[in-house]
Amino acid sequence: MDFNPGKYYNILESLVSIFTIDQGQVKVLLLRKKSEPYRGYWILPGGIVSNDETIEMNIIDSIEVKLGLKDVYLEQCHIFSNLDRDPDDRIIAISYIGLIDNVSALFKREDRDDIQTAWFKIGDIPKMAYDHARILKKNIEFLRRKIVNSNVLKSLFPSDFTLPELQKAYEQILNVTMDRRNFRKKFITLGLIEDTGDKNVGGNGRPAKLYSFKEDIKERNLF
Amino acid sequence: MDFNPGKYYNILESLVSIFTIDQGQVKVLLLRKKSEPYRGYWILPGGIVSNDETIEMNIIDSIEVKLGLKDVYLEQCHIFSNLDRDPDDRIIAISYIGLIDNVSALFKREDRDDIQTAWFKIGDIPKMAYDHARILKKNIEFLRRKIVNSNVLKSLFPSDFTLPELQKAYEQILNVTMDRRNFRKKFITLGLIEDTGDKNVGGNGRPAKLYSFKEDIKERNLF
DNA sequence: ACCCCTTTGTGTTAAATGTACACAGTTAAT
DNA sequence: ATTAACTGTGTACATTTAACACAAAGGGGT
Repeated sequence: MDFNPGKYYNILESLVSIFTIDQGQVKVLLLRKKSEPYRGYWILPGGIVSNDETIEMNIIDSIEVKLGLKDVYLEQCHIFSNLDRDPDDRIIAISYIGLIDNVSALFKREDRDDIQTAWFKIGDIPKMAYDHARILKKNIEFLRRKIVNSNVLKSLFPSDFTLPELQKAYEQILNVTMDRRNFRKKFITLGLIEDTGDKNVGGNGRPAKLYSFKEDIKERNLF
Repeated sequence: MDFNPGKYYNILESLVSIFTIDQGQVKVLLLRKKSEPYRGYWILPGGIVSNDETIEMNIIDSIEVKLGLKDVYLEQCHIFSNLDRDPDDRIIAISYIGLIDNVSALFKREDRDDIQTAWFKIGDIPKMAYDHARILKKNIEFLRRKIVNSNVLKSLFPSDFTLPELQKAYEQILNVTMDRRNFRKKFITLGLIEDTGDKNVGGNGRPAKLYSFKEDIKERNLF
């Protein structure tokens, strides 16, 4: 057996699918590659993990420095260690989902010269570089499972929200349609949310009541 | 910013909680440390990941070479990248659960001089080295979620099994007791298993019918 | 002021699922 | 034959889910 200490050195990258609600649509934040290979294709944000930081630290830094985003709720999703994900280097990818509310998402910084970003509807993803399409798909699948087993969506709706807004988010992520009355009944009897007493004035039609998530909720199956 | 390529070299270890059914008990396979630090404490099996293999390959190799076990069903659980997990080195741990049926588990090799192994009931875990107790706990928690969202337990029961055996496995992992009639009704109406027509002779009491899992079952919530 | 359009809020019924519960059947051992 | 140990089975009740239609509140145009 050859002794080659270098063989135990691995390069890790973090990749995060940051979701938010934008005008009633569930969207994910992608970056556009400006150099070869895959110039013009889109990638997930992330960074190379150094050995003096945790993966979460790395992601938080990457997000804040490159994108200006703060207060992203993170959850670990999956590791991709197959040898052929990048033809040039052997890099292990650690993927996370990130959830950010629509107010905080507004503080995303303007694109720099070297970075072009855009929010994409999760049903309408552009051409992606490397294996990022596969990773994003897995992340969306993870989010899908997550929202039926927990109330993580409260990270997308920290401020007051309406039940139709919440329902639309569920419908997009789960790719189904739901009955408005049953959805409402479900969430109210679950006790996850509370009526704030206010109404969402200004839109079309009858104003919707505003709700907010309660704080101290433990996880449970929702659907 | 200092340029230090070495800072992007990370050491990864795989750690796997291998579960099986042994005499009606759900057990996990642990190794005993024979050298300092933590001599005499128990650890999860695993290995250092080299940069020419996937994590799954590393685990499969580790399990086979050190333990002689084959055909372990693996599923990724969690990554632990906090900086203080090992006071000496910065090692990132990637944890998996492994499920092996009671027949294959019999082929575990005898302990070598440098390796002592033992199966422990999941409710009765010994003193563990490093942060392995925490990791094992997370893995058991993961298994718990998994068995209510899928029929992974079929990896523990590939050959014919009885419904009371299956029920006991669920009860131990979920740490609950269940009604025999309702459990039976549930599993039979779910259509996950089928009666083989044989009976489990030789034990105490009335012989139980033998069942086996059907093959082509897609995932769904069980409980 | 009135009408129209759009969107939200609400209750009931039937079906399916989950839960609680007690006794008879089969084998081995004495 | 009796006992001990364990497995198999059905029914009634409670809970949850699923389907479904109309009234209420606001905005805009006339």
